[in-house]
Amino acid sequence: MKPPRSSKNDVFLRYKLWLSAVSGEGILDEDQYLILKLIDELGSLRAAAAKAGISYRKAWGDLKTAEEMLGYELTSKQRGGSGGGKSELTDRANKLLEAYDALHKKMDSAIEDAYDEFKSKIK
Amino acid sequence: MKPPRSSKNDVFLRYKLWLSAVSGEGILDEDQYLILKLIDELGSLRAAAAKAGISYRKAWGDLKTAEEMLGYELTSKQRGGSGGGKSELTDRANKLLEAYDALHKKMDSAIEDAYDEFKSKIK
DNA sequence: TCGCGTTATGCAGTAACGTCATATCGAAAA
DNA sequence: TTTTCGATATGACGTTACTGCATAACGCGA
Repeated sequence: MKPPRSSKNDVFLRYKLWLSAVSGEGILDEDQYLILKLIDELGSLRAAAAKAGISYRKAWGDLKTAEEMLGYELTSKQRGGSGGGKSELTDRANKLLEAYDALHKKMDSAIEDAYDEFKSKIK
Repeated sequence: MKPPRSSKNDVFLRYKLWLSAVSGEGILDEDQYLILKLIDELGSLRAAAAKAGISYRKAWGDLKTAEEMLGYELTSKQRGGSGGGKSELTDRANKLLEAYDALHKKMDSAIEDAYDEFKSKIK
C-alpha cells in the first residue's frame, strides 16, 4: 500500500490484496472496500463513488458482481423515497469489511517487518 | 497467489506483490521475477519470454523500465555473436531475486496463517 | 399527483496496455 | 569479408477495462 519509507529515487514494496471468486472475478479490493466504507458513512452509493473518485458506473457494477459472486447482499438498496433513495450495509458486509481490514493490517505489518531486511539484501 | 483452499462457489484471497518506483512504475512483479529466473536458466531474454508465455515486446519493455528505475543493470546484454546474442543476470539481479523470493514466501505464509481466521469471520 | 434524487442499466467513446509485424545492429562463425 | 541469428528498437493494430452520457424505474414528500 503505502511506501514504508522512501526517498528520492528510492524503490519500495507495494502489494494488492483482494478477495476473488474461483472464476476470477474480483469481489473485494481496496477500491471496493473504500466504497463500502463510504456507503456506511454517507448512506448512498452515488455519494460514496463521488467521494472516492470512482465512477458511479464502475462502483455499481463492482458491487453487483461482488454480491452475485458471494451469493448474498452487501447492501440494502432503496430507490425512490426521501432523498431519491439510499443504500445501507448489511451485517455480512460489515463482517466482511472487518475481516478484510484485519487481514490487511496483518499484511501491512508483515511487509513492514520484512522491508528492512529486503532493502539490506538488495544493497 | 494460489488459493490456500477452495471449493465450488467458494471465494479466496489473492495478492500481488511488487517492487515499485516512487513515480509508480512497476520494477519487479511476479512476471518479471519469472523472466529474470528464466534468463538465468536459458541465457536469453527472448527464450525466457517465450517459455514464460509473455511477449518479447513486453518482457523487453519491462526490463528496460526496471533498469532505468533502479539505476543499474539487471542483465548484461550482448547482441550479435554466437547464437545472435545473449543475456545474463548481474550480481545485483541475483540479489534482487533472492530478496523478492524470501519476501514472497513470508507473505505467502502470512496469508496462509490468516486465511482460516478470515474465513471464519465472514461466515 | 408531480418532482426530485437515487438505484439500475445499456451503449458509445477513450485510454491503457499487450500483441504482432518488421527493421536495424553487431559480434562470432564460416 | 560475408553470413548468421537473436538482441535491440519501434510503429501499427487489437483487446479490454473504465468513463461518461442517456434513460428508465422508483417512491417519499410537497
